[in-house]
Amino acid sequence: MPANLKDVAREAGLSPAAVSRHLNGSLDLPQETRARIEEAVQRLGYRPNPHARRLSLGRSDTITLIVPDIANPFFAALAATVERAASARGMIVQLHATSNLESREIAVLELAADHRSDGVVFCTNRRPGAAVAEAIAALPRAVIVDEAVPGASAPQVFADNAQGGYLAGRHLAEWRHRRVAYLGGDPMLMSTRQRAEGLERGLREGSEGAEVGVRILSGRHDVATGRALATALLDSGGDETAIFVGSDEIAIGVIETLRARGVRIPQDMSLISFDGARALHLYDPPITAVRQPARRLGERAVELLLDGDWDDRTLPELVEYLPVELVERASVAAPNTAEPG
Amino acid sequence: MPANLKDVAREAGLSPAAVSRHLNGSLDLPQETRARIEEAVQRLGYRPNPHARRLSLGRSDTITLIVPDIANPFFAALAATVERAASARGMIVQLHATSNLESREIAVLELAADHRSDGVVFCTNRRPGAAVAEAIAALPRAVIVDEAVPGASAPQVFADNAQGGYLAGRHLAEWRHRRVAYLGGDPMLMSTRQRAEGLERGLREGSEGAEVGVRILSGRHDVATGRALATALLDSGGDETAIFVGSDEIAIGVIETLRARGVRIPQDMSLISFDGARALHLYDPPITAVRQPARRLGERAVELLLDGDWDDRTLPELVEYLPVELVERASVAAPNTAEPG
DNA sequence: TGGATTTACTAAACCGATTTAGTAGACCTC
DNA sequence: GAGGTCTACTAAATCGGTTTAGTAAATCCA
Repeated sequence: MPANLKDVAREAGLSPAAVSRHLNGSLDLPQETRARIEEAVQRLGYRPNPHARRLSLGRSDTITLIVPDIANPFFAALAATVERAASARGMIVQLHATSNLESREIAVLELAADHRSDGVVFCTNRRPGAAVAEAIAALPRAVIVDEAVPGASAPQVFADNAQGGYLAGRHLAEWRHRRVAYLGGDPMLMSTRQRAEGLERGLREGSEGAEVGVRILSGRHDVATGRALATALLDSGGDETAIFVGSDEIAIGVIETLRARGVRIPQDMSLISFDGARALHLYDPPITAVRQPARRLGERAVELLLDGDWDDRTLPELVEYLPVELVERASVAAPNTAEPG
Repeated sequence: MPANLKDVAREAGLSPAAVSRHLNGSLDLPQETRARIEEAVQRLGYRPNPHARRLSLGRSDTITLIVPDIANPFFAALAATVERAASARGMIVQLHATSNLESREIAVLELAADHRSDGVVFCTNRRPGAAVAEAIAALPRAVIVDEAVPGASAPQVFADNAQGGYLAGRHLAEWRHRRVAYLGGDPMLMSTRQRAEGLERGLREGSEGAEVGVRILSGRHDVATGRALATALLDSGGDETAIFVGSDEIAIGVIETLRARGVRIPQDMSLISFDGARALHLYDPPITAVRQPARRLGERAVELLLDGDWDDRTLPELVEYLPVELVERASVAAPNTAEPG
C-alpha cells in the first residue's frame, strides 16, 4: 500500500535507478530533476522499505544489545546509553535478554549474525563456554562488555575491577578491618578474580604488615544469592568484620539478611557494594560503593563498534578498563571488637 | 557467504520452491525427499535470511518497544517482561527511547511502521499531541501502556491509578492526615488526574467529614523534578503534613530535599511513593508505596498484541486497569502537630 | 566537422526469500 | 485406453530496494 521507489520514479518521470541513486547521493542531477524527485517523494509520502534496503545492502543499520537481564539497573543504565548512542547515529537497537543461559546466548548471537547486525554489544554474568566465544568470533563486529569471554576474539571493555577491589580494600583497611568476605559471582569470572585480588592487595597495603584475610563466597548476581551467601557467612561463624559484595543485587540480599538477623551495618558489619546503579545514598544506612561506569561502558562499546578501525587486525585484542570510583557513605565503620560477628 | 535457499536446493537436487515450502510446512514430501533437504540444510549450515523473509512476507516478527527512558526502573521492569514474552513467541524486540520528546515519539512510531512491526508497545510520560495519536493510528497493531494518548485508536493498558490514589488517600486519612500534597507529572496527564482524584476521594472517605485538601504540584517524572517540587512545597509554607509522589524518581528527589532541609520522614512529613520498582524497603525510612504492576503491564501488552483478535473492531477501544497494591512500610506516621511543617 | 568527453540518465541483474499456478508422470477406474 | 485423480514437485513472478555497466544526446576541442 505505501508508495515504493517505482511509484516515485513514475511520478517523477524517471527510472527507479535514478531516484535511488539521487536519494543515496550517488548521482548528481540538475536542480530541476532533483526538484521533481523531491516533490514526488513528498506527494506520495515515500519512505524506503528497510527490509528491501537491508536485503540489498547486506547490512541492517542495527545494533544488537545482549544482556542477562534488562531489569537489572546496571544493564538498564548501560542499555540507555547504547540506545542513545545508537539512535544518534541512525541505528536501531535490538534487545535480547539471555537470563544468563548459554543456550540463549548462543541463539541470540546467531540471530544477530543472521540479521547482519552492524554491531553486537555482548554482556554476560557467567563464564561462557567455548561455543559462545565461537559464536562471537563468527560476527563481523562485536564488543564484549563488563565480563570477559575467554577465548573470544573481540574488543573488550570492562570496569576497572581490580582498582575497584583495591579501593575497597584500602578503605576497609583504613578502618582497621583485617578479615573481609567477598560475596560475588562465579569465582571463575574474571570480574570476581580481579576484584578479590584487588581487595586483598588493598587490604594488605593498607594494613601495614598486619595479617589480612579475604574469604570468597560466590553465587549469581541476584538478590537471592545475596541472601544465601549472607546467611552462609553468618552461620559459618567466621571472624570477618566487613563484607564487600559484587553487585547491588547481592547487596540487597545481604542487607535484608543482616537486618533480619539483627546484625547492624556498620556497627556489627561493614559493607561495600559494587555497582552504584541504584540510589544507595538513600538506604539505611547509606551504602558505600564502588561505582561502575555503566553508562560509559555502553557508550564506549558503541563508539568502538561504529568508529573503530575494524580493518585493524589488532582491534579484537583491545582490552580497556574504564575508571571506577569509591563513593564513601555510611556503611563502613571500625570493626566492633567487643563481640564476634 | 552463508548458504542460501538456492544452495540448499541444489545440494538436495530440488527446486528452491520445494525446499522453502517444505521448511515452512506448506508442502508434504515423501520421507526420503525430506531427509535429503534436512541433510542439505545441516551440511551447509543453512539459516534463512530474515531480511529476505521479511521483504517477501511483509512482516518482521518484531515487537517495537517505545519508552521514555529505559534506565528508569519502572520501564526497565516493563521492558524485561516485554522481551521475555516476545522472545518466548519467537519475536525480536526493537527498543527505542524517546526521552519524552514528541519529535522522537513520532519518528520512532514511523520507523515501526516502515519496519512492518508486528506490534508496538508505546509508553510516554507526556500528554502527547494529535500527531502522536495519528502516528499510532497508522500502525496495524499497537498498544498504549501506562499513560493515555488522547484520541489514539489502540487498546490501552494502565495501572489502576485511581485505585492507587485512593489507597494512598485512605491510608493517610487513617493516620489523621488532612492536607496532602501530590507531587507528580504533568497535570494534563491522565495518570496525574486519576491519582489526584483517587487521593482526594480516599482522603475524604477516610476523614469522616473533616475538611481535606489536596495540593498538586507538577513537573516531570525525574529526580530533579522531585527536588524542585519539594523545595517549592517547603518554601510555600503550606500546612500539608504528607506528600504523595507520582513516581519513585520524584520520591528520590523529595527524600533528598527533605533530608537536606532537616525535615524528618515520617515525623515531620509522611511520604508515599507510586511505582515500587525500586528497593524502597531498604530506604531510610522504608518508603510506603503504591506498587505498580510494571511487569504485568508489559506482559499484558504483548498478550494483546499477539493473541488479541485484531479483526474485532472494538479492540482499539479496550481500556484495562491492572490492580495496584499499597505496600505499607515506615514513611507514614501521624502528623506532627507541634510545629508547622 | 568529426572525434572525445561530459551530462543525464537507464536497463537489467541482484540481494534471498515466498507463493501462485501449473506440470509431468503414476495410478485408478470403468 | 480415455479420462480423472493424485503425487511430487517446479517455473516464474514478487517483495522493494541497490548497483554495475552502459547509452543517447549535448558539448567541447582541435
